[in-house]
Amino acid sequence: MPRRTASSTRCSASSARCSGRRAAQGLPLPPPFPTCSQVSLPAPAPQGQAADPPYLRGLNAPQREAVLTTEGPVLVLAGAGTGKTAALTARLAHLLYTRKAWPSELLAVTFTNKAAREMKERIGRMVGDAVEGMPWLGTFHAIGAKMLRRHAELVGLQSNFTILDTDDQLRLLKQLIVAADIDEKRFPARLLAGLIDGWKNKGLTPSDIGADDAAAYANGRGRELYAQYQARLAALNACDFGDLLLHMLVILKRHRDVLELYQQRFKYILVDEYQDTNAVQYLWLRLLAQERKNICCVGDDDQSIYSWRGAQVENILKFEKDFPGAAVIKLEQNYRSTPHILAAASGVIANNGGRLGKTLWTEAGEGEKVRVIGIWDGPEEARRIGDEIEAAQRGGASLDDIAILVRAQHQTREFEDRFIAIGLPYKIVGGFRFYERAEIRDALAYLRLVNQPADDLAFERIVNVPKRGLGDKALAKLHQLARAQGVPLTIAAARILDTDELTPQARRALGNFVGDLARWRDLASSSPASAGEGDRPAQPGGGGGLPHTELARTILDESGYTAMWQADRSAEAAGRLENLTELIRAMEEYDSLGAFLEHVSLVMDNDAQAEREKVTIMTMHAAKGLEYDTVFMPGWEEGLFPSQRALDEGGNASLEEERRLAYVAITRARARATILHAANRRIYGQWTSSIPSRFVGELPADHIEEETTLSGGASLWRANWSEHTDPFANVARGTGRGPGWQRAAGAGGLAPVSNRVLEARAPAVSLGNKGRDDLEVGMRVFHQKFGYGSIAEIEGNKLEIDFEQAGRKRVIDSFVSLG
DNA sequence: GCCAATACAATTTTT
DNA sequence: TTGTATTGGC
Repeated sequence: MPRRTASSTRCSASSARCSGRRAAQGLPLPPPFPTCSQVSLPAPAPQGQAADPPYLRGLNAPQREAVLTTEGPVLVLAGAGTGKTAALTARLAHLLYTRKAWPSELLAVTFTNKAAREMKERIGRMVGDAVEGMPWLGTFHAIGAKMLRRHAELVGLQSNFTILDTDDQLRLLKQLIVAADIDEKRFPARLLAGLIDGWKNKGLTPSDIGADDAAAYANGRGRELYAQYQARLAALNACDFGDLLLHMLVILKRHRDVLELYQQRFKYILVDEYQDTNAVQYLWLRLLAQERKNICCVGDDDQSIYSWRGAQVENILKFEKDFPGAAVIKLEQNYRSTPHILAAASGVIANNGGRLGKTLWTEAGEGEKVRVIGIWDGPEEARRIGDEIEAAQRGGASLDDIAILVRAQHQTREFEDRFIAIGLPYKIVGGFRFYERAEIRDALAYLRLVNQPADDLAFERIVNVPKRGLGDKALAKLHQLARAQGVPLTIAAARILDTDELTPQARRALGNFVGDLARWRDLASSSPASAGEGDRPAQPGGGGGLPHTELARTILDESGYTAMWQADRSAEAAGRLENLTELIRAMEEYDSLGAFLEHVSLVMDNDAQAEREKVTIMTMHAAKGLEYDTVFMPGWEEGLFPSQRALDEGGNASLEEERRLAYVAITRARARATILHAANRRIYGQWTSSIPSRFVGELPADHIEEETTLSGGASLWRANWSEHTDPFANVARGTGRGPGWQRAAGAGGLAPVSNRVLEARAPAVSLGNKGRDDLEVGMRVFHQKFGYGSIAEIEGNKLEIDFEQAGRKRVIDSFVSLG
């Protein structure tokens, strides 16, 4: 279920800007570079000191080295903004251009689809159509899936296996936990899922799990459940994300012939973001590279921020040991940021131990210092940033060049509220994505079930959506029969109809459902003659038959799913129907239902068209690899950043990872970076006072400019931090019920904060203000951003409005006019 | 079988 | 405070 339905502004990270842009600018567009398709590569590069091939132009010396050192293991340590992607793509172009390898002989792995796509595009620009022939450029998981589909039978799967997402995974585990009679309260499915994920990330199959590991769950029953889970997956002809890599690893280990096949095929291996690789990925690469040893890994130990999902920085630290004689190349010239910004980032990261150590430098002019702003509370922070952005906009800046980077997703809300109020366009990257919305997942479940009848999870999801009167009781019987006979639910459903297990009512409903499914499956695979214009060639993996978009429409209509939302009068219903239309539109780009479902499970993003300019709000994690002219970093307070959890649990390693996160965040900025910290923040409804992050204290004084709207001046913050005293010790602290600042604001002078401070606050818009008196519930109003809607609720000066287009939003009354 | 009230918990997230 | 998951009543 979507946590919120921020209809218009949520999108995937895909439209955001790429890294290494500056460096890329130095690379002229390739002049009429001979296009090479799979069959005709361009003429080999002329020998001798002839002019540089186009892909080398604009590269600096280390970048060239990274491109030209093709043989043997190479480690490229690429600091933030050092033109890593430019070098990487040039390297691929070079391998192709010099005919060292055919496109299909290059293995290039990235972590995200975004990175893969970007690399594809850039190589495409350099060498033309040859990219089409680069089938092995993609994410670890996409490549793993591709390989696994070829060898699925070696691990007991069919090649049309389903890839489950986290949600399916959890539901499956929950069933197993209940079946095993384990208290789900004490040992939640989430915990088990995390453990299993972790094991898979480490390359451990159930039989590899030692007693120690298993002890982490339900008194040592972890291994047992893991094994059961794998058995269930096999029965479902399904695997989860971890399996895409783990199964392949097992295959490569056990089947010499398969391993040799790929060792022979991949003449050169290229790995991006090597510091993010986990154990399976590492083992995988080592196996594949063992023979030829032409492996080039690119990464930055200072940007390792994913240890919590299994990444091992050690991989990059020990590269030279793993691959003796490896060439190590450092990219240190930064093309992105000003010296002040680099110095600030370097100053913070210098507090970490065990680094490989790089020194970023730049030829760029000095620029502005990094600003550090201390403010009163969260709302003021949002107000301040909003004001600054509006000022920048008036000064001619594009909103697309501005980003707000937060530590935790919940921080985005404050900005959303404020920006809605002032009508500042924004988008939030990450969070709930298109394919995670309930209606989309329901629709996909229908499609999955048609595509793959054994997909029990899909069956369960939609067997009673819309309501067919098939509740828990009927389902339980169905499960029982399926388990007893060892068949998928679809088959069990057909069989149970012949018995008198079900009530007549349930039987009728189930009969209809089973009949529908069978009919849809027929439609999917019926003769291609019926496929309309017939201009669509029969597609591999496609069912032929009705075009899959038509099929989808038919299914959604005939199942009553569309009707269900049409009948729904709630605010979101319209949006959900729109999303369904959008889903079908997205399907058009794929040749077959199978291809589309693969896209969904692996890629999970739909490219929302970039409309008008927007400020980007996202987490620091999501910002990795991106860059913006102006970056705001709110919430630099102890407990928030570094996060409380990091402080409490992971010890120094966690703290250092938080620090790397700070480094990543700061280095996103090209020209202006602003860090903010608030003295008071509302956490889970409780007002809590906070002290500035230790990272603020680690910023080198020469490169920052401090400002505070609180009395006592800038020095107060630093002084107080260094003395480990809390400037608001007198303000009700922590979990105390004292509503810290409200009391201070109300009584004035309770806290050691003078009234001047209160005066410094911008006129309060949000709190306790009497609303305007010309509005009533039910009235039709107009909002500049969301259009027309009717008032659903009034709370002081805040309104809940059901907008006709945008769904339900909370806005401030001064921004609506009577419609 | 469905719905509403209540308890409960709450980084980061890609695939 | 918010959102979700589960429980108990109709």
